[in-house]
Parts: sequence; C-alpha cells; structure tokens
Amino acid sequence: MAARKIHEVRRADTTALKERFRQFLTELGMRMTTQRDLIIEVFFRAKGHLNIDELYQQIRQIQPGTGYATIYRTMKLLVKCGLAVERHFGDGQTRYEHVPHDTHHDHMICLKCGSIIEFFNPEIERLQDAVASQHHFQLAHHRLEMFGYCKNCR
Amino acid sequence: MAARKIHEVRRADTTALKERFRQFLTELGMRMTTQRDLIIEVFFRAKGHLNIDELYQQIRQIQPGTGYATIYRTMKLLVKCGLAVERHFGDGQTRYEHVPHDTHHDHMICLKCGSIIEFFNPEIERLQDAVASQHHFQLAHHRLEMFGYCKNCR
DNA sequence: TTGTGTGCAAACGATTTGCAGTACC
DNA sequence: GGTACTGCAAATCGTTTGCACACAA
Repeated sequence: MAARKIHEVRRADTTALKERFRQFLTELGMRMTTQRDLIIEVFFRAKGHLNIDELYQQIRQIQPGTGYATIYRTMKLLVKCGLAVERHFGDGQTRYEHVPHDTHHDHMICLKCGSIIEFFNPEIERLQDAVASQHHFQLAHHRLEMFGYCKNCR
Repeated sequence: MAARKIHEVRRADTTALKERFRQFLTELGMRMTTQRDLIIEVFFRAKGHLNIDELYQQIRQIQPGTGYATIYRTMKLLVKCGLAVERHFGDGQTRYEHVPHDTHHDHMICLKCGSIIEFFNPEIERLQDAVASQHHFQLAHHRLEMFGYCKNCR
C-alpha cells in the first residue's frame, strides 16, 4: 500500500518533469523524441550523481541503438531547462544530479522589510557535508541564514 | 607607508606559503625547484581564478622555457598541499584559486560537548553569493551553523 | 513535407604520460 | 651521485561536431 503510493507519486513526478521539458523544448522550436523521453526516464529514476557513461550503460539496456552524443546533448538541455545540475568532482568527468524539490531549505532575510526568501542549493548542501566529514564531524542539521536587502529594498 | 606595510605583508605571506609547500614536498620525498618556486610566486601574486593557460602565459614571460606539463603537475601538488583549490565553471577548463586565510569563518557546533570548530569554505561562500544574486538579493552578511557530533563525541 | 534529431565516426581540446636529459639534496 | 624533476611530444580521454539518414510535428 505504502509502496504503491510511493510508486504513484514517482510516476506522477516523472510525467510532470517530462511535460515541463516538452514545454521548454517547444518554446525553443525543438521536439520531444523517444530518446529524450527515455533519457529523462532513466535519469530521474536513478539515484545520486550520474556521469554520462552510467547513463549510457543503463539506456543501452533499454534502447541499444542510442548514441553517446544524444545523451550528451540531452543532458545539456536538461541543465538549460533547470531540471538537472552539473557537478564536478575531481575525476575529469561531468556528473549530473536531479534538481531536488525537497522540503528542506535555507533563508535569505531582508534587513529592511523583513521578508524571507526561501532557497535550496544542493551544491551548498553537498559542500556542508564535505566540510563536516573533513573535520570528522557527524552532521545532524544546519542553519544557513543570509542577511541583506531584497530586490525591492536594495 | 601603508602601501609599504601591505607590501611587506604580501612578501611575508608568499615566503610562508613557499615554506609550507617545501615542507609538504619534503614529507613526500619530493624537491623544491626553481619552476615550482616561480609558479607559486606567480599564482599567489595573481588575483582571482586562473586557468593553466593564464599561468603559463605569465610564467613564460619570466622563464620562457617552462612547459605546460610542469604547471599542471605543480598545480595538482598545490591542491594536494591545501594551498589552492580547483574550480570548475562550465567552460571545460580547470581554474585555480588561492585558499584564503581570512578572518571570516563559519561554525560547526557539537551537540554533546559544545565544542566549536571554526571553518572557512570558499566554495560555500561563492555559492552564497551566487544564490543571492539569482534572487536579486544584496548580501550583507551571513551565518552558517552546522550542528552535529565532533570527532570525540560521535 | 520540412526541418530538427539521431548515430556514427572523426575532430577537438584539456590534461596526462613516457622518456631522455637536467638539476636538487 | 643518485634520484626526482623538467620539457617535449605523443597519447589519452571526455566532450563536441559534421554529416547523411530518420522521424516528430
């Protein structure tokens, strides 16, 4: 029951993402294709940071004819569309990560009008983890508050 | 007078950095060389994020015989030594930035013993600036506190 | 039907590496 | 004096691109 629910939520998410991508493509006079559809499917079903080769391997199991170039080209589009982010560790390869839509977020606080802008930056999150582990620190939670002046008050 | 003082501080800094690097090399059974010395000199005198080619151009003006490979190899060593950090923007090139030793820092706080670890992560700082400007937010200051368990308490 | 997308292979460009000579310690 | 370092050029490897054919709109 619970598993089924999760599955449904997942499916819905992927569909919405595809719709958003299709819209993005249309605006640029581009087309949705079976390859792009499949790449989104595989990318968003997978966990963690995938490099092109990992995507390629998984995609070739479903559509053996797919080429590297298509995956490269599609991932660039997903980044441009805002559905994925590039990540560089130190191994010379580009890795891709979902843009998460989690509940956790940090805050920007306007010193003049007091308005609060919520944001979430996966790269900052990752770096916090990295810093913690460098110091052998077991991270429980964190708080990042950025103070300044919002668009209207600056 | 003030300028002179700054100059002295700068010189002292570079010397200290070289000493630190020499020590690092010695520990690994490696040697300081005129090339490495010069690369440090140029790198730490320069501002901002330099790519290999920019370093190469500057270094060739002083020591025309220097090769690309040496610069690549030395910058990797500086990173390993903790004096430089790699930075990837999106242009396919690696850029290098000094590890700053500023006064600003953030905190990790142990929930058990209350000990505080200060840290400074230039990448987090940069990302905060990026997030702020994405939201047209003029950043004044920030506070990053990470809570968890220190090495001894975890 | 009309482009736009794809797969392939070749091209590209940043980085690494093998090697013979050089220079630190 | 022995060994690590350098410069050069070739090799490597991730990524991009040109082109002829395929397919979405």
